[in-house]
Amino acid sequence: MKKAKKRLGKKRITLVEIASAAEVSAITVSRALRNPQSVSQELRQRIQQIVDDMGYVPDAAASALASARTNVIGVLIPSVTNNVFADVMRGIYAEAEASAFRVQLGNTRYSLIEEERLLRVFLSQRPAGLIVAGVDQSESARAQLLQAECPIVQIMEVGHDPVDMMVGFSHHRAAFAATRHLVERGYRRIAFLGARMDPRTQRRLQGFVQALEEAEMLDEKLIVTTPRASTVSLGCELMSELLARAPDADAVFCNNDDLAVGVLFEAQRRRIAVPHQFGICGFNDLEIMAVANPALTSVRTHREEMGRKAMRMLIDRIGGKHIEPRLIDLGYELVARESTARNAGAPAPV
Amino acid sequence: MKKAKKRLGKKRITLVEIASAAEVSAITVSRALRNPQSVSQELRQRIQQIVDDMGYVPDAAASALASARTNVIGVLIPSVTNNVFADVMRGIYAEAEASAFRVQLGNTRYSLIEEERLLRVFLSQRPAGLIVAGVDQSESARAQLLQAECPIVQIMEVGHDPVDMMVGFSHHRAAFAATRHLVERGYRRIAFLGARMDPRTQRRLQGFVQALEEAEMLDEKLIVTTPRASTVSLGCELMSELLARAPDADAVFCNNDDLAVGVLFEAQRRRIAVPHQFGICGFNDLEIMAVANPALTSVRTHREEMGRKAMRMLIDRIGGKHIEPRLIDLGYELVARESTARNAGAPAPV
DNA sequence: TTGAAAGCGCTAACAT
DNA sequence: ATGTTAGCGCTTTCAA
Repeated sequence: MKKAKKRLGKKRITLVEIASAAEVSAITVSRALRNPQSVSQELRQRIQQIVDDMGYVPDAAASALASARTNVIGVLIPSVTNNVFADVMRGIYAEAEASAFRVQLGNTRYSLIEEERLLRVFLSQRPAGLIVAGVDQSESARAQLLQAECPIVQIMEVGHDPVDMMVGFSHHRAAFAATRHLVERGYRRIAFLGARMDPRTQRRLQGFVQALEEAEMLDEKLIVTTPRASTVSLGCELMSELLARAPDADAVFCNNDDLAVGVLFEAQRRRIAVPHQFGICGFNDLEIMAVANPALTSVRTHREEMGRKAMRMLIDRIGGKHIEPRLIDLGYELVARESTARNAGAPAPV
Repeated sequence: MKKAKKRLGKKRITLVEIASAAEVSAITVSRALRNPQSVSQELRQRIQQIVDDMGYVPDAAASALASARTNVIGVLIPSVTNNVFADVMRGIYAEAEASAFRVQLGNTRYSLIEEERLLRVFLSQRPAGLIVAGVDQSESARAQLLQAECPIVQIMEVGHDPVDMMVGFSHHRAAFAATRHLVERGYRRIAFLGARMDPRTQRRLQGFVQALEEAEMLDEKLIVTTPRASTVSLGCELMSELLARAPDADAVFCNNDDLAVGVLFEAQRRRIAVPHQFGICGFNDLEIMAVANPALTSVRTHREEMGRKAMRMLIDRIGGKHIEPRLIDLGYELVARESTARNAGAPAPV
């Protein structure tokens, strides 16, 4: 009969057991695994063999505790279902996979409270780095970020005072450009459709408003927003609401592409001719925009690149590099397609 | 002048410092934070106050090491950009957020090697539980899962020998039902469009094949597949390829909804009347299907529910409950819409 | 309800 | 190239 253990819990193989099987000290096994060159060829192979045979799995907690560091990069984004963030995540993962870092994803669900909570959880893990979406953290969250002892990249936007580093673009300017495009194509009763109304959407609305004010075309009646999450079907609904409120609307800038696709479908159902009677411009340029009928105009944003770059900056910085500049503006690109080709190029008739 | 520390590294506040500030022992502070009822009211408040004032953040690694457990649920899925998994993740997060568990996401990118690697990383963290997509792990990955000392849920499919627990549905049967539907609606030259061709897609193809064999309508020429990831624009391409190969095709069962939307767009461009000349059925029933013109038929799958249920089973099991049954079939639902309404109900003419 | 002592499994620092 | 020693910060166990 076995003696009762002082501490219970299923035993798993430890470094010490590997070490005694290999007849070396624990630290040598540790080195052989973490930094194979630091150990002689013969030993390295012998140890690896024993590790495989015994099915040794290192204990990440013990390692983190002893070394006071981890290979975890925390990522805080407001949505896991939104295509925009899915693309950013793809960039982040792409860059992470080539490195020794692991990504830990936190979903704030557009809640500042949840963001604070997750930040606390993440920081308790001594992450190697942090990527957070946006610049609108709560005061307390911002304080936590400023105190954090790891590098941090804010993504999605550009703004004045980065907590540390930043990669994004100006939503205001991008929306301004899209709205100007509609004006230049001869549309006169240009509407805005916005869902969710998170800070980035708000800034796009401001860009829209500024462009139409300058063109002396702004009509508040043409701004339709909802706090609901954007979907294609919501685009249909908002389009219906817009037409009920303002039947003379002749174009729309949608806060994102899902809405734009919904608007197109609704226009088709109502036999409204796009782009001749009605122009549509989306935001983000998801791949569906290029193949819809008619193809939909949008503002292309560099989402995957944003994720990649953020991760790259983090890894470089963790590696000790000096990062300059700390604020990167990835810009945007207006992609004009059939859905706004009413009056291409020519100035609008009065 | 301070004496040099034996171990360097930025100091952060520890439990002991809180304890001495509160003039109690470390274990009391630990208890006050983890299990407030176990400490007197007065002490609890005093300790909480000090914790807040000093900005104490517990060290997750130390806690994990000492207690040999974590609150991490590892989730392994093959894609972070695929809408299907995004919905599953939403379910997982929804259930996790109501609990004390955190989700750690791993992206296998449809690679068995990557899955093995991630499994190793995850297991080194002593996760409280694991959710893995599919039943087609490599032999070595399956061995790792069987040895793991935490509960595990396989999702997305149902199959004979669960590693532990399982929540999913039969892709074979779902595809069979969709194909039968097209047969019943009077289509005779029914094609299959498949992208990615992962194991679940393969099983859908088998369901398709079986249905058409039984109807004596199978023609291999009508099966168009590609290893590329599915997108709307790929749907357009595959549709073009299908029509080049088999101009007499009169319906298509698409491996997923993105392809189906692409097929619709391509049909519109070619002035092919849907559903009269050509029927379209997708898979998953993303929300866009219901609002497209015409509305697209699809097979609804319960993705968010799958995520929720998997997480729920895990949490219950970690909490010591006995879970029965260990295999849950969530089924599917054929949602017939305009895109297959050629000959509703009536048996096919010969 | 509170405390003292003893590790958890690993790695940093300092040898050799 | 390899070993010795001493913790990392917390929680378990046992005791009061």
